[in-house]
Amino acid sequence: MESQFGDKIRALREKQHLYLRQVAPFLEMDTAQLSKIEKGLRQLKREQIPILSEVLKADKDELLTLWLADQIYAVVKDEKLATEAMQVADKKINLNKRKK
Amino acid sequence: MESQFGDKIRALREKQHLYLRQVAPFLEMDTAQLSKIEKGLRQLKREQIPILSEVLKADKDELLTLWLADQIYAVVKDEKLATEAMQVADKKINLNKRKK
DNA sequence: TATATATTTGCCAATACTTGACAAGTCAAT
DNA sequence: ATTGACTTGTCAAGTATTGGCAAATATATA
Repeated sequence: MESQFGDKIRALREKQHLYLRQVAPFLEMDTAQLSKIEKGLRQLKREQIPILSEVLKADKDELLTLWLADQIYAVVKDEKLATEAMQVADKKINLNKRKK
Repeated sequence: MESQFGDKIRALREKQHLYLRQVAPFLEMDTAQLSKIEKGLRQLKREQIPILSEVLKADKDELLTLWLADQIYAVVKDEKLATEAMQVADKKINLNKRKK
């Protein structure tokens, strides 16, 4: 499992019977780039997620969650303290929410 | 709370009655850089954490956890799906652990 | 086998991001 | 007003990431 986001968007694209060549233009990139994104070798830009969700008729929030999870994973993979660090980060997130 | 890591190492440094000028050389940087790190404007390099832990007589794992938490926070702050994304990332971490 | 289409891979220039280094600045104590 | 600690701003240099293209591979089909 290289990239949860990549795996997901590939599955969605195939379910829609779309070729890379049909999806890539919406994201203003070539098939090579999109291929790499699906394989987790490159990152889609955050702001492109809504566009892709539409093309693939997917839930924006679900894709965004997977995309974020990939970013987090890149930071903490191989770290034995990964879980603890996420707990600390989450605590801060929730503190800030309350402040609003 | 700009940076949990920065706040912590500043507190530790002050507890030890050390000046920036006394700590910075161990990290091979000037006081300006260390000042920015303490204020969360720059990142300490991951591999420098053990060095700093020693100088400040701090627990390496605790500092590393805070450092990682800051990195994660940078990714997910302002994201309403932050918590969900961390859960997804954590699940993958634990899967990989089992595979070992 | 040859052709066509889809995807993947490798490369590298272009772009974007981060850091290192220094100078000038503020602040507090004397 | 001087000193020492810390902060801030700037910008060149260093890193990392991306975009774009060409070639390679894979799969299907005549």
